[in-house]
Amino acid sequence: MLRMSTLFLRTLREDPSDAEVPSHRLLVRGGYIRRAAPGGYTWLPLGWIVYRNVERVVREEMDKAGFQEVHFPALLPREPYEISGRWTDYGDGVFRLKDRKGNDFLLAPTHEEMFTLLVKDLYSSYKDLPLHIYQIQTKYRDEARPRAGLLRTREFVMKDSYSFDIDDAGLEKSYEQHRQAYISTFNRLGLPFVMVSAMSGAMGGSASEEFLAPIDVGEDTFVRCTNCDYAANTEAVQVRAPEAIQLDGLPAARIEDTPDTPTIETLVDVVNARADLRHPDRDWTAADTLKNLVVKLKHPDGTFSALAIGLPGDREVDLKRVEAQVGPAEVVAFEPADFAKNPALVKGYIGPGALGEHNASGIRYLVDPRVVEGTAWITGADQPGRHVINLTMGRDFTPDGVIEAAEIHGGDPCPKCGNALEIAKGIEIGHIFQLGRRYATALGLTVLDQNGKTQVVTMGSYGIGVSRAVAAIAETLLDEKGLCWPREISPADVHIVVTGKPSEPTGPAAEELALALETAGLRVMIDDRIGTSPGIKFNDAELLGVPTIVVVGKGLANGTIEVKDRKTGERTDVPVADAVEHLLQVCRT
RNA sequence: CGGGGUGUAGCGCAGCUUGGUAGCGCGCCACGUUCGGGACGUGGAGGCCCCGGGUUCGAAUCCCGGCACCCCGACCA
Repeated sequence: MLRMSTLFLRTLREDPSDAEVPSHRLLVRGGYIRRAAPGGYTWLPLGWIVYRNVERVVREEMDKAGFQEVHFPALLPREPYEISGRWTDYGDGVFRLKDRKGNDFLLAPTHEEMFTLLVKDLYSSYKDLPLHIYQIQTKYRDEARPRAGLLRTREFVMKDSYSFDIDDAGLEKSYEQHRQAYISTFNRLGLPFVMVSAMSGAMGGSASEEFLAPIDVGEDTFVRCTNCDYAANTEAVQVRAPEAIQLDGLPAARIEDTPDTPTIETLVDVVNARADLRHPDRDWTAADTLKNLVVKLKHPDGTFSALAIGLPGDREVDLKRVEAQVGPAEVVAFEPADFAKNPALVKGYIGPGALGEHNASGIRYLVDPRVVEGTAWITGADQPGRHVINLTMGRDFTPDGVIEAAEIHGGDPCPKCGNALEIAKGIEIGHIFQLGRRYATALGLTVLDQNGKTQVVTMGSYGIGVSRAVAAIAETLLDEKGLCWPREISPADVHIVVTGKPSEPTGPAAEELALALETAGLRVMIDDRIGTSPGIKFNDAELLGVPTIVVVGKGLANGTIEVKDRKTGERTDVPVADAVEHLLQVCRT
């Protein structure tokens, strides 16, 4: 039984000044966590109970799915990460240290290498596969900017699993098993989530999905369809290409002088204002213009290449989307010096005439999927102060390919059903990922198949942010009064508030009830503080967020207690004699 | 890493412009009153004013340099 009179807890009346995000504010105010280090939190008794409840649910669901738990050290030597290339690839993101002999160690940011090596150590036959193993471990990442309390920390707990299969079909099955296990886990945690397609990254076109808790303070932007079940990370959205248009009979392209039109806005104003340039039936808009942007790609080997991107002028380039597609290369700015080296590029008036591997600039030219055959554009004429009108794709220019580079806007059509997409924010609470053979190849994880032939094992990697889930649950369910835990996660089933003078019978009655509830199998927290005013107790109960609040007070004179639902605020007076049965029913349904 | 803000008691803050005994509210301790929505009285305890230099007879306050935290951006298997 949790007794408020002795619990190591101090609730705060006011918001801590360093907490902005609601879950962070309330977890600190409610005495669940305290900041101990930049990006590091201490769990206080109530917080630790909640954390362990989340961990237990995750563990039970993994076990139920047939996955086996192991546990690695967090402190690891450099070598395995050296072999996989991540000792350097991880850059500043990893905490490194040396032992007394000067050998390099790291605090593991993730454990792919170790799992791979462990399986290599023990298994060597296809008969041993498939295998699913997981751990619940503290991870360390040297985040540039920890923020939002538990949502982004430098030390956090993650459940990471790995699947090992002999072939792609096996991997697909393992992936699906994990997918199902994750769905039941998050459902049981009472955590609303959206599954979005994510970029599988540079290591092969395998599937990857993120589980996002849709909360405003989340760091990930995703889209979902207002009509169908489509949802995706903005990086992964595939824009729907319009139908191609017949080229026959389309107006010819013509080059026009358009002085002083350095921006899309000024260009649109000018072509609408001039009688000789007006569209025959309507006003031109920014969407009629083709904006061309040149960037540089920095490749992992340190070399650079130029890339030109063409997209409708009413769209900005979303660098995250570009990087998701050109990865592992990084996108960097095209500088004046680069322009100087390529005289075919006329700054401000770059057009498809100069772009493309076979044109003057020799720069690879990729366009937005909306730029399909037969679409006509107002775009740069590659001469200072001049634009070309009705430059038609497929007739007047042919790009080198397509790229998803444009910003996604709310209201854009869904790639699946065509209805409007909406944009939302979420926090990543899980990620499932068909990893493939990258680590198995790098670390030499092979088994013999039926024919005695060596096969590289294919892997899946699956993560749930356990400590982050605590914050995500808090963030999703809180209200203006405080936290609202789902029952299975809550530090208790019932929070008993005792009011009245110490001389009144409410104290003993509450004690009796608490004992009876505990005997009946419920987890009980009782506010047995003497001399604390009722207002404080009510407010604390609401702040702490136990799903059922029981008040033993005034009603006792009539033989009743009050049962209150934390979330809905609904109150019921219940005869003392029926209290245990009533509460059992409330708590068990 | 860039931009902005803030560091004073456990928490929230004032004091800094114009240098001179470190304050307020909450919380905490003692006694008494109060007891269903953050009660009241009286008396107390609690400080490396972020750190290091400098100016000055004297620095929370002025100057220089760090550090930390928060927000926005960049980054984030």
